[in-house]
Amino acid sequence: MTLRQVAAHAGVSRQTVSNVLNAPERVDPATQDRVREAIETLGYQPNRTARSLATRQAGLIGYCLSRHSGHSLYMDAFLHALTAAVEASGRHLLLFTAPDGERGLATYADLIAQQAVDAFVLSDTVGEDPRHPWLAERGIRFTSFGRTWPRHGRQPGMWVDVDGHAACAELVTRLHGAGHDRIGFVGWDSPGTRGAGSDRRDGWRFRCRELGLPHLEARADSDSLEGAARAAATLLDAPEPPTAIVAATDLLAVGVLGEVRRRGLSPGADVWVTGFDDSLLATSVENGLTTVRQPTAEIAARLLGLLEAEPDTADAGAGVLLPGQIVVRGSAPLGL
Amino acid sequence: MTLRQVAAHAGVSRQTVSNVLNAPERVDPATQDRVREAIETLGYQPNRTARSLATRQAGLIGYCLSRHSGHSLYMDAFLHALTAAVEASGRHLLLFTAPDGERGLATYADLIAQQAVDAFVLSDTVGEDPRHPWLAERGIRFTSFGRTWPRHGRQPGMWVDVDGHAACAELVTRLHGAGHDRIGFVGWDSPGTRGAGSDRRDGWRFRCRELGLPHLEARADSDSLEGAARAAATLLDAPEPPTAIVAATDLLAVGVLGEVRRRGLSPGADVWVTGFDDSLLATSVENGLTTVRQPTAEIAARLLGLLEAEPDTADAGAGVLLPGQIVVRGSAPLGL
DNA sequence: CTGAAAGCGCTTACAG
DNA sequence: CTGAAAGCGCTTACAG
Repeated sequence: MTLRQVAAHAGVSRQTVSNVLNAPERVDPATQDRVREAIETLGYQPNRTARSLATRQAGLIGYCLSRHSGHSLYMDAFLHALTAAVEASGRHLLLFTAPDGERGLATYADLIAQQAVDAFVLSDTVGEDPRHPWLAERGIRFTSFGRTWPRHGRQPGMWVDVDGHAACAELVTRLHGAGHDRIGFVGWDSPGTRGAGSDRRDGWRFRCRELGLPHLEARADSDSLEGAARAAATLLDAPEPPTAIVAATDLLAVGVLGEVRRRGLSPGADVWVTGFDDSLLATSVENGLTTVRQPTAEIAARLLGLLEAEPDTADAGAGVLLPGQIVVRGSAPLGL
Repeated sequence: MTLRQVAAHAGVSRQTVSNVLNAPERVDPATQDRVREAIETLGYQPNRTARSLATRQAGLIGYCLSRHSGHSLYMDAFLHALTAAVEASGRHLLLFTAPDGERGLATYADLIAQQAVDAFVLSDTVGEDPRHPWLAERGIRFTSFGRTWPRHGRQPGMWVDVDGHAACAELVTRLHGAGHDRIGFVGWDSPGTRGAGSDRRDGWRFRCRELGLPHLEARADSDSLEGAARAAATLLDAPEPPTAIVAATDLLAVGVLGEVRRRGLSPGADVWVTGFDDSLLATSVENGLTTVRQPTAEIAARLLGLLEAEPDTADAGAGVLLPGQIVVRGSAPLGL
């Protein structure tokens, strides 16, 4: 089924059919109807490849599946939202894998050289992410879910991120408002690392300081239930243990909950616990986990919106910081 | 950078360059060297779109991201392996979303009509999956990760699956060998449903019967930690409670572990617990979770291998059943 | 408003 | 072994 057959069926030329599809305003309404009917009855759909070759647009956005993305229960939900958002823009997502760091850059380069994709959406950003400056220097279009934290200068390219700092600070405010004076934190970042984890931690730290609350922090040695349980144990063994614990991820929070229960304490009563991500774990624990929901659909939509933005705007390195939404469940029954 | 420029640089015609790339045996070695050098120095990569148009192959495999895939912690790992396997075959994965059931078929149809993909890899199969017969009838190439369980006849198309029945039966054998006489099961399937869940359950049931062990089963009302904990509680409250519990997924197993600990019992000592999937949760709990690892890389490779198979072979509706591998950790310290 | 022409960058028989 | 020709199925200026 090609343009040619539709044209024959409707008794017009091929480019008139093409015009009906791509520039209907310049064809007579009556002709349009005739052509549309032919398209309808023949079930015609333009060949994507041919269109791509003519327009010099692949109609594909590249997305690299990180080896670590399985570590975050959240990335699955993000990928689904991103796929839907890309479809809404009439394109599709092309998945690929690449080695971490500098070595992975070659894969991005190949995809562009082959003109297999029009742009990239980046995720799983790290503190000094080599991809952002590299892509920006070459004028390759991309947007980034997540900031990088370069030591010098400003992050190149456009990004969308969730304000973990603000969300965790807000969590502290509300826990304090509910009567908690000792609010602990369980994170997983190694000291000195910059990234989403330390951003969340800093938000907690900042507000605790403002409110004059003590510094009760323990690091999980890994992003695991067990590591979180041990960190929680450290906190709870202190002479003045926290009555609430803010965890940097849902997984850590579930680990904390386990330790709380093991001690015969009641989550949401004796010790309040919060997570981050609103992943499937959050509704999976008894009475539910109070957590921070990322506005996934909006993140995806914004990422694509920025992709359409003028390149010179992109040069400015602008970003969008979206608020996370606190979802209250049994593990920390915060009021309004 | 096009073929034409490479040809000019090497002092040959365009099709000679093309031949060096696609049929090197028919070009003189000396010419080959000259052309390759030009390709090298110019950093030439063939335009994928143009090649696709000429060969009538999109070079893309379609994969539908199920709305439910987030429910399985495993699908993330699978998607990564599939992406890598597709790349190894010189193609890429194109992601899309579609409504469940019959309605989603239109999306598959559109992708084919537009010739945006060459074939599909299906996953998240359900008992009576409408996609398999529908695609097979239309002669559209696909392979399926996971069986369907049609009431009548045989599943159309080729599939790869992991033998959950055998793995769970083996689990029972080894638990029994370790001295357990009362082995429970916690699943999440609603009664009567056919699928991976019931396959695993049937394996457990089958071997328990063979060994003359009692039927100790409880269903989680959802695939959640909480549901699993309640199911485990039912089992453990019985007058003759199980000393080992086989769970249908890692998530359920973690829920069971939680309930075991809550009662002051020691997992891997008082009550042995096993999961399924070897997801990140399995290494995330204290002492680790004994579970069944799916041979993810091999599943992906087989799926692609079958895609290359002759269509008439595919008509036969053949499948590949791969064994799961029991990974022993602290929650059920099975010997060899 | 409509159609003839050129072109997107490749590949594939087919002469020479 | 190498090159001239046709074609993949569209879109995009550009005449008429």
